Amino acid sequence: MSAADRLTPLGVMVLSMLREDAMHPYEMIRLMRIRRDDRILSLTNGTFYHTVARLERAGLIASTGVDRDGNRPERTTYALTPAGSGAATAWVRRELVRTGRPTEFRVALAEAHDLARDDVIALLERRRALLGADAAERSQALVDARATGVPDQYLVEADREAALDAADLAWLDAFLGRLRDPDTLWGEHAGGKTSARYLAQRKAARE
Amino acid sequence: MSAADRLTPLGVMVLSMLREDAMHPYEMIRLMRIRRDDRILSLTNGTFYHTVARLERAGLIASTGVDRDGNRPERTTYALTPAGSGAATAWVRRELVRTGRPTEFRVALAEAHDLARDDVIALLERRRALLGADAAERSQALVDARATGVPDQYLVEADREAALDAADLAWLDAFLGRLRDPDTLWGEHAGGKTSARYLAQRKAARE
DNA sequence: CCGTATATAGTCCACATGGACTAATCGCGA
DNA sequence: TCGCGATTAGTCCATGTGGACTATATACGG
Repeated sequence: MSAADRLTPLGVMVLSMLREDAMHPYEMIRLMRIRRDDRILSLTNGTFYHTVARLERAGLIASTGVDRDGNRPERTTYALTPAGSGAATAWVRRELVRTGRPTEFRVALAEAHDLARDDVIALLERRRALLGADAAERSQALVDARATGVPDQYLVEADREAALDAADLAWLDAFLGRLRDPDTLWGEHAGGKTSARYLAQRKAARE
Repeated sequence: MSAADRLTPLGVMVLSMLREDAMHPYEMIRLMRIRRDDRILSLTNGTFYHTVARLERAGLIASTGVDRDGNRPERTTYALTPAGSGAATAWVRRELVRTGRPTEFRVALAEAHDLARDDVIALLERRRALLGADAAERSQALVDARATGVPDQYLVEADREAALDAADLAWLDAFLGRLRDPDTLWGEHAGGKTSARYLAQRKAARE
């Protein structure tokens, strides 16, 4: 049970954000809203501040100082610790493979930009195998249910899942195809220029 | 804030199950596992028994007696109350329309077999409009992000969502097409034979 | 220059979740 | 017929979630 096991999707998003730069909590939640991260997971104040507190207790983030502006509440700036960085990477690599956890996978995909291209390819190929097996099993269960006379009105949800399974597989195959193509850009971990320039822009936009 | 507002997806599944027949909690959770309802939502003992207790406190289900078999724990049999039936129906009708809540929608679809065909059509047509607008907005946001130079590796998740949005819309249109076709079977609420026979079979299988 | 809305920066707590634990009974092979 | 795992039928509690609430500061129209 490493530190990565207990992480929630929101926790991982916080860690990933701090990989960009040290920040205080309110800046994080504001940025997440601007970037529409609340499209992926529900983002409320209570959960967010509680998550930050947990990450600090777990040693995954650490305060780098407190400042105060006028009479407003103090703002504690947090930075990612090495343990936090490792935990976030381990979590993303694990969830890229695992099936059956939609939110976790969406967060993992959204944060996969930190991983090396070959790593992403290998992890998603493992996912592809698992997902194919899941989809085949569910599809077979649907066929069996129809064969045993279950009326269609009881199988509507399963029918939709089969359609979404197929679309998910098709997307994954297409994405793997693009990733394997050497012409596709994927800023390499410590060498890519695209990514470095983009991050500089983002940083400038924040200040 | 009617009773239907506070319902969780699991709570609705419990109410729907009791529409079939009165049962004691362990029978419910066993049936849900046999029917693979845990494919739709996570089903753990703690949450389940807690949910049943909440439904009882809210007056949506009521005990119809306690029996005991040898020295095992007592088994309280619960039945749906009129308030519970109404709350479940209201919840399903609401969630069939609403977008952006995947689990809720899956449960609503799975339980929509209790609704009249024309009601389902009307509700899903409203969903279709909302979903189309959501998808268009997200798709536009993706195009804008690409145009402003955000590298693809930061847009992988949004790209997948666009693919799944399209598949969801396509499925919904196809399903609405089938529902509108008078040749499609949809056991009407108080007159269909298919549904009544199927439920009788299910009941026999339980005993 | 006054009131009102909005942004800043959170706290608090009721409620929901999930996993570990309990404890009796039943089936079944050695 | 003895033991052992599976099934029956739950309880308990630490943790996570989300919505209501607080309080100051600034912008802006009238």
